[in-house]
Amino acid sequence: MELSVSQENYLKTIYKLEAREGVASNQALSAALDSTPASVTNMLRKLTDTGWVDYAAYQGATLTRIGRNRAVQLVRKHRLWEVFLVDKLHFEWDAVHALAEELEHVGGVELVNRLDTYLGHPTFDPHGDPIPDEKGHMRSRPDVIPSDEAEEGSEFIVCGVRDSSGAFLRHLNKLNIELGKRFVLSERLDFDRSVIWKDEGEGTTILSQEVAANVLIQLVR
Amino acid sequence: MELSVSQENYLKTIYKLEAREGVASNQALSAALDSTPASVTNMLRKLTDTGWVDYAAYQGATLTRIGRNRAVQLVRKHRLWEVFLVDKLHFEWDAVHALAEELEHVGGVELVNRLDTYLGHPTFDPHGDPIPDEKGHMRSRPDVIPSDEAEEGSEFIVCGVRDSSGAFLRHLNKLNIELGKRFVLSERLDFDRSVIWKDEGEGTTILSQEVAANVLIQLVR
DNA sequence: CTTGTTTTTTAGTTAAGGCTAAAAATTTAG
DNA sequence: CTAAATTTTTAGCCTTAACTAAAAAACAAG
Repeated sequence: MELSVSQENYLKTIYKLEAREGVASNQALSAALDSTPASVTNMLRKLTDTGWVDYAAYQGATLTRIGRNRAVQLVRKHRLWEVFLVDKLHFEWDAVHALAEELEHVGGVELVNRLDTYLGHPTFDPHGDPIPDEKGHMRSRPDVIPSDEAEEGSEFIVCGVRDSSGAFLRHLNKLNIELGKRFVLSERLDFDRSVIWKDEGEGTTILSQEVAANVLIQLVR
Repeated sequence: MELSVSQENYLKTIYKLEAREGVASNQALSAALDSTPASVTNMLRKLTDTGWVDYAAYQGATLTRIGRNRAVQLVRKHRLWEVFLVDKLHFEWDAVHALAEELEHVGGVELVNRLDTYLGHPTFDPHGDPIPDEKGHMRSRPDVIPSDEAEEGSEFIVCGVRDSSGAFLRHLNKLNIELGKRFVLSERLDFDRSVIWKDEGEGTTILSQEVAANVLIQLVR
């Protein structure tokens, strides 16, 4: 039951990679965790021996049932703390990831559940990611797409980001883009695939294709 | 600037021992930190080399200026988190120490200060201990004494404990003793130096000398 | 002041969790 | 189907912060 901070980070990373690629390769883990492939092999051994991970040499890793439970629990903690930091302590959304990364390793189920209650059982975090409930269920997001898939002329609400890095979020702050804001995709520029957004007033924003691909939206009408 | 959790715990412990005994002996540290004298010697070396502690073999340890600042900062964080856990998450006072012990190592000055503001700059934690302000100043407690020093017939308010262990606090819960409650010391029993308290109503509580010595009170009139 | 006790230090290990460099397995390309 | 490139594993080493056991220093008592 007792996992080190490092081990918990492995579980969380495997969880994310597994969701995206079906299995977490040594390579992908080593890139995501910023440590060497050799270290990853070692740790996967340990986590396999203790029943958190299924793993066979050269085959990549997946989580066991208990491993997945723990990973979801960590995601829940992380996102709840982010809500706390933004809603209660008034941190900016670009500042909370690193702190939540630390807070997610503190305490157990009791603390998370009380925090959840205190915050009013929020369902999305400040970056638009869904927060698992006590049982690990996530309310799935209704028809959310990356903004670069929208068609010219469509109207939408910004409801999430794919990249929660401070650098990216600060960039969005500069562009005055935030969760819940409404825009119209007025034009796609074929030259470099950048796009032009118009907001409620007469404001105009140009986004590179890369930025647009990392902003998640929900079409309106 | 970067200290491990373990190193921070050393600073905090040295701080407390230094306040009580003037200097932190190897022996006292090893008892308080529950590790061996040899480990303590090692760590004191390291902390001395990096400028957090003043220490010479066989002479005991004291904090440097920056060491003391950091220790006070840790005490501040610890006590503010305790307030948060009790006031906002409605934990019992006997449950918060262990969690605060973890939370105090998370984040930096920015987080603590925002937490402080959010909580309304509290000056005492749920055990009655004073909370240092941003500059490290503690509002000293007005004439607080251990309850075993009170005279027969005196009236007082419970305003702190010397022992914040879960076991002790749960014992006080059993006796229905909590912070802010008013009692009269109705009798001292010479036989075993236990005492009898009477509360507002007709409630009567018997406390052993040991328990009485660990409850801090403020005399009324 | 010398002997016995307590405290502290020295010396050598251990367990995590990293690392590098090199070997082996797998995958991709010709 | 073999050769080259990539991925993964093996082997050995490092650092942190513990530990034990034994030596040395400090203190206390007769």
